[in-house]
Amino acid sequence: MDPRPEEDGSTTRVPTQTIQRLTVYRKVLAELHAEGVENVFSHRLAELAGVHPAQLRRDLSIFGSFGSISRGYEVHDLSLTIGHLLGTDRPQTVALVGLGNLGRTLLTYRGFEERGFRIGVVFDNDPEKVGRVYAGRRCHAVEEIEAVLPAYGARIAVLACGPVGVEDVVDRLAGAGVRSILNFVPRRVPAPDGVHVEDVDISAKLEMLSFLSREGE
Amino acid sequence: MDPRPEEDGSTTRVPTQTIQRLTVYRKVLAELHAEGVENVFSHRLAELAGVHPAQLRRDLSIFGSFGSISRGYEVHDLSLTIGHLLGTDRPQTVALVGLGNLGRTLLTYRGFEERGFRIGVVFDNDPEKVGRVYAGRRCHAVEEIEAVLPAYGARIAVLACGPVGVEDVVDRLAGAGVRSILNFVPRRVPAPDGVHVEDVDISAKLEMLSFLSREGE
DNA sequence: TTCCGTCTGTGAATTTCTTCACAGGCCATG
DNA sequence: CATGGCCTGTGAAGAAATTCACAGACGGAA
Repeated sequence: MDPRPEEDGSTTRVPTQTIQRLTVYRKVLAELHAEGVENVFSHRLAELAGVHPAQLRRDLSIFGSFGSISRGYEVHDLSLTIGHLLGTDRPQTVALVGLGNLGRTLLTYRGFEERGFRIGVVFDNDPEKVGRVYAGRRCHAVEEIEAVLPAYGARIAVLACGPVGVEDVVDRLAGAGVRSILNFVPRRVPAPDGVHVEDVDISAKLEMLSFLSREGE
Repeated sequence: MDPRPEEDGSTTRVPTQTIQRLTVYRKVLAELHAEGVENVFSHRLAELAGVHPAQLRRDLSIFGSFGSISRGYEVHDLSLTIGHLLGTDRPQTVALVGLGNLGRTLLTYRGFEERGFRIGVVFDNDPEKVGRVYAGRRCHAVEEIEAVLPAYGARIAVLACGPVGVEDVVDRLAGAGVRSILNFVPRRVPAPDGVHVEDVDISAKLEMLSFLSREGE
């Protein structure tokens, strides 16, 4: 399920951490491109991304050779290439479940569009909200997920609902073709087979910072 | 800077990943406690946390011995112990910079209080907002950070402002005693010495999920 | 052309993280 | 009391990630 097919038919498992770093490289490259920089060496790019140069080169080498010895990497090219690897080179539709404070904030967050994501359809289980229109999207009931979602072709969903009944929502999403879920619900959700759940637990991050801020005392 | 002093005078570096898992253990333990469970074995606790039992035992062993052979771990005790290790056993004041959509959402998010964090003071650089009161906190100007913040004793700050001038904000925070920063600004911020910056980049997470959702195709 | 400096991509070394597997301990049972 | 089963904490093994260090490649200078 996890191995990635290579052109030569072999398969290489790409570490999650590598993918995470790829997103950082792309972000840095976008900034460099905006500044008019055309070429960059691994040394400089790694510095900006906060990693070791060898790390950067190895991360890229998993996917191929993109650098030139004399000029380093072409900023714009590499940015596009990474976008292609990540699958963000063409806009993707994302489903949002939960229209509380957080959900509505995410709905109007412009950073998504910049990175190629578009919240195309929203769900909530509050009868008060179902049928109403939020930021141009009509809110559907959670029970409608299987019926409504496939038409949008969303493979990614964002979970910003309350903790009760999350399992049910996840199952419905999985049944409707969703392969990846970004989970803001502060609760461990068991992922169905073939579905990736990525947790964003802000309080947990704060707890970590709490620990780190006391080190050396 | 990073090593953690032990009681016997030696120092052990605690891996960031271990700390992250500690927060998960604590969350699971809190759920178990709420369900009335009093004791739990590493096997079960690890399963609920989604890690290997040996991993869990080793994570805890970094800090000491907390389990009993016959009864496993005392749910409530261990929860308190981890809270103590993380430094979340007593409420902590957190500073918030940026009162846009995201900032205001965070300000009213109740999940923080549950985990021992309280946003005690807020800043923004929009003159329109300075002086106004949001959720009971009067908004201060960014220039006032050094003057205002120390009175609150906040060692943790949340950054939810716009990308321009973040470096300045970070420097001011560091100068006012902040040791850890939770950064929602989608931009790499160089951390001053002794300050931990933890990035939360939601778009980057989506990019990762985009990659993962295409695996095996 | 030849030489020099410096870059990428990558085997090999190293460091770090994870899992195995078991000593030692405790309880329940007979 | 002895025995058996199962647990924790932890050395040691194993796996994985990171970094070193260099072969080979390229451009520029003379």
